[in-house]
Amino acid sequence: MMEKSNFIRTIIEEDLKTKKHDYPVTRFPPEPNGFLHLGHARAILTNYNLATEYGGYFNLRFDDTNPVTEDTLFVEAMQKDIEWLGCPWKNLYYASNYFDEMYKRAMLLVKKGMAYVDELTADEIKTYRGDLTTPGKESPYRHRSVKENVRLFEGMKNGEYPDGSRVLRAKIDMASGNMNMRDPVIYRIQRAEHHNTGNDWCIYPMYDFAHPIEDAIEGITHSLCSLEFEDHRPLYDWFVKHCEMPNVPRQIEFGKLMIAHQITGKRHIRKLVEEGVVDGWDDPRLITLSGLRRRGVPPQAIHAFIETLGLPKSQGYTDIAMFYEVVRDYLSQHARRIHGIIDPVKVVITNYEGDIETLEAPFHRDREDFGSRPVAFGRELYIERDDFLMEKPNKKWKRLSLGIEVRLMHAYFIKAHDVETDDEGRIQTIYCTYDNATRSGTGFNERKPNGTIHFVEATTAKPAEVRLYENLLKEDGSNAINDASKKIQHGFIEGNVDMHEQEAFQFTRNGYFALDPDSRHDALVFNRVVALKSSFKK
RNA sequence: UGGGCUAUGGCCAAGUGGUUAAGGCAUCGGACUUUGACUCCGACAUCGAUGGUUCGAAUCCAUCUAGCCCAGCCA
Repeated sequence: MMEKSNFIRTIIEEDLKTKKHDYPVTRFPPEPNGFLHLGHARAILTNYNLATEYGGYFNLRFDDTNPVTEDTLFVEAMQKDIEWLGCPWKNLYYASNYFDEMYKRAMLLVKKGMAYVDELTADEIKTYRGDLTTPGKESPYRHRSVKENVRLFEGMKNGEYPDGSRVLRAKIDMASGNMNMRDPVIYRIQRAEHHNTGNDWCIYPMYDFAHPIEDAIEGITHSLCSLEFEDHRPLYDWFVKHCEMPNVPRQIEFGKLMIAHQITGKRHIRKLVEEGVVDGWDDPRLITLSGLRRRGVPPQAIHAFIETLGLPKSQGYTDIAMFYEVVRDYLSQHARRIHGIIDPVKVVITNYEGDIETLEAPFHRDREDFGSRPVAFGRELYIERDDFLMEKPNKKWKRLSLGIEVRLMHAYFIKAHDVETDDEGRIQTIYCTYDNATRSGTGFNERKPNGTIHFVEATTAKPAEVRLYENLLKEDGSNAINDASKKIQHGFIEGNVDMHEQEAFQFTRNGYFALDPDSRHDALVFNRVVALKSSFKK
């Protein structure tokens, strides 16, 4: 694939050319407090691709500096998702493994008189900070002696003070126009069990302090993050410099990938999961990576999507339709085609005598290497209910009607002559005749059928539950939950196909479908990954 | 009335002073078709605004306008 240029690529190429670095080292630094979603794919793939394309490497680092929100459940899920995405990391790190080093670096700051222990309450700190247009005031504790600060910071670490009673702050500039520079808190006291370090620590570093140290320790060259951290960059650089880190990483910000009308917020998804509105973090209607995987989206389609979008420094909402189109495009080239009826109605071929016969059908019209499979044909079939109308309504109708002849794909022409309905007038059975001379592959061309439809032979077909999805949120502007977002139907697929787990198939004329983990041998369950495009207008 | 950032067609997005402003999505025509899919043709922008610099500007300068982010002991 031809890589698109982007401003970060330009920076890296420049850094390589000037020998600032021999190769790039990047990282993806999630906090393990939720599931990864499509938006994160941009960050993961960007970091991975940039590093590997230029001969460097990529790390996965869990940014686990806040024990109360983090959980090993998420640590495991994230690893699985990133592996699935196809971005193997060279090293797996935890910010929490650097707690000793971070403490030492913070102490260095204290000793240099560049950090102090503050005893203001959280509310007081907020008040002293000022607001967007008024400068902050210095804390009365700001000018303690280095000696006192050393003792107090040690005391914090040793658990001598209650939670929230003291913090360590960097001494920078209470009047700065950049709020982040108004003596940011860098350590807080928090007695909480950490998923990795247990109860070893009762003080935990804040992101602004921890992140640059982590990057520097790992020798990250280009530290990519999203736009909202732009005004944290001076602080990032301040810590790298004053903590005297030997490696100097460069923070570069890019625009987050946001998808319109999709739920990505951790709290929001958690709530939906808890309330049973969705079937879990991997519900196929969610654009979590787990949800997309379960739905049957191939990771390569996600790569292609991210690549098409590029890497902007602006911020906007991308239409989910663009994603589905890329998925379709990928699947169109890579998915095997089979017949699956998702809303069946029975057809009886009244002039068909004898046993089931077997025809041959290719898996993909343009890909001989995909091979072919045997397709059964016999007296009883299923076709799609909406492929039949009693009367052909107009000349555009390219399907079955009474007295009208259509081609059954890869089989014969059939012509409908009668129907049987139930008490409510709903069609139960369509009676047709077939013409043995029209068998597919014989080159028969004496008549043109009124279109081509697909079918499945009734006695050999396998029943299948199909789950059809629409957007989870209504797109009418209300953003309310769409109650019709999951629709379950019962249909049939042809009986002679071997399937691999998670392989997406095209059910001819219906869209792409993949086996759901709920499937069992005798009870197949498919998710519709995405429908086919249709220009059909009645 | 602080600081940071962004503005290119309905959406995403290339472009970093020099022919008719890439490409994708969407939309609208049309061709083809044993998937109303795919594929293929065709249509679809004076680059937020206004001034300036220049032989020449989406690209440089100025001013203005709009939008986003920042006042967690979250990340």
